[in-house]
Amino acid sequence: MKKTIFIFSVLIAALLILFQLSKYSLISGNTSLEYIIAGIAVVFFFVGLYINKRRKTHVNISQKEEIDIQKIDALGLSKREYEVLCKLAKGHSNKEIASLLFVSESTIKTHVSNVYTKLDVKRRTQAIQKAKELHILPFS
Amino acid sequence: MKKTIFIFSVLIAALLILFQLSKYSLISGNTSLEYIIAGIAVVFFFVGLYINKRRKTHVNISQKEEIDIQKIDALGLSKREYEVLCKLAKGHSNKEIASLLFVSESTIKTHVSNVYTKLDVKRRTQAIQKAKELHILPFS
DNA sequence: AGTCAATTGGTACTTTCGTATGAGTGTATT
DNA sequence: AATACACTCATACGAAAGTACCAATTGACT
Repeated sequence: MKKTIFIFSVLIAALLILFQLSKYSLISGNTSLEYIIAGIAVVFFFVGLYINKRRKTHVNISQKEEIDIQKIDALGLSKREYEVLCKLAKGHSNKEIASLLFVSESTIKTHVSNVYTKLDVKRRTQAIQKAKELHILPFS
Repeated sequence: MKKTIFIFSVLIAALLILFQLSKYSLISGNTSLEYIIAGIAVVFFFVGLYINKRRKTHVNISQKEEIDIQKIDALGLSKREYEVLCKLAKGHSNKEIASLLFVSESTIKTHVSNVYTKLDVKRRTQAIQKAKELHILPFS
């Protein structure tokens, strides 16, 4: 919001400056007027490009990083369960996840079952689907 | 490419028309000149917005629909194997896929195994990961 | 006609996954 | 101190998934 206000302030300022320039050019002669108009067109064309670029990339970032955390504890997923879910979604087996997190396979099975209950799914492939839909994964 | 050339042609034409308008305004009086300059600024600002929007959405579409087919048979995946892969990625079990495609579970197992070989993976969760990386799925 | 690939299906076996149940430990909250 | 919760682990059983074979059928191409 702050940035939008700032950009529009700059736009208005630029417009005023260009008005002043055009008035001076009327005194000095009409030949340079066309260049000034062309300049205005080019400047505002690129301002349009820039504004849109800013907006789009900002939206993308917010979708990737902000939505995560709220939904995770809205589902009641604990820290450890979420870790397991991430490894699971990367394609690891229970045994592999156990190695990665330095615990037994039994522990992983418990966590995985709890994750399924909380996500309301029956299989790990469904868990991956659901997690992606909810945008609670740090990748993809 | 054609569209880009067309758009820039329109831009140049618009610029020339605005030059003509500005010349007429000099004859009729100086008060309306400021409005014309403001008009030019606004028009080119929105042109900039529009161009960028076009470009971005076009990139998105090409990433969703064009990349698919080439990679599928680059991997050597048959029509049926690809169908099975899609159902699999949606979270269906072998039995469910069998029902959906009106064949036996044995058949699905055969297809699934072949898919794993061709995608060079060991588990169905890895197959989903790989398929998503390769953008060969009709969703997500 | 013969070859090849795709599709279908089966048996048999191993591995992984998922559920149920119980239980010990540690930490934080009341 | 007592309760609640997260994390850990184990056992046992059943259900999926995955592998390794083999085999019949069909359509396309030579």
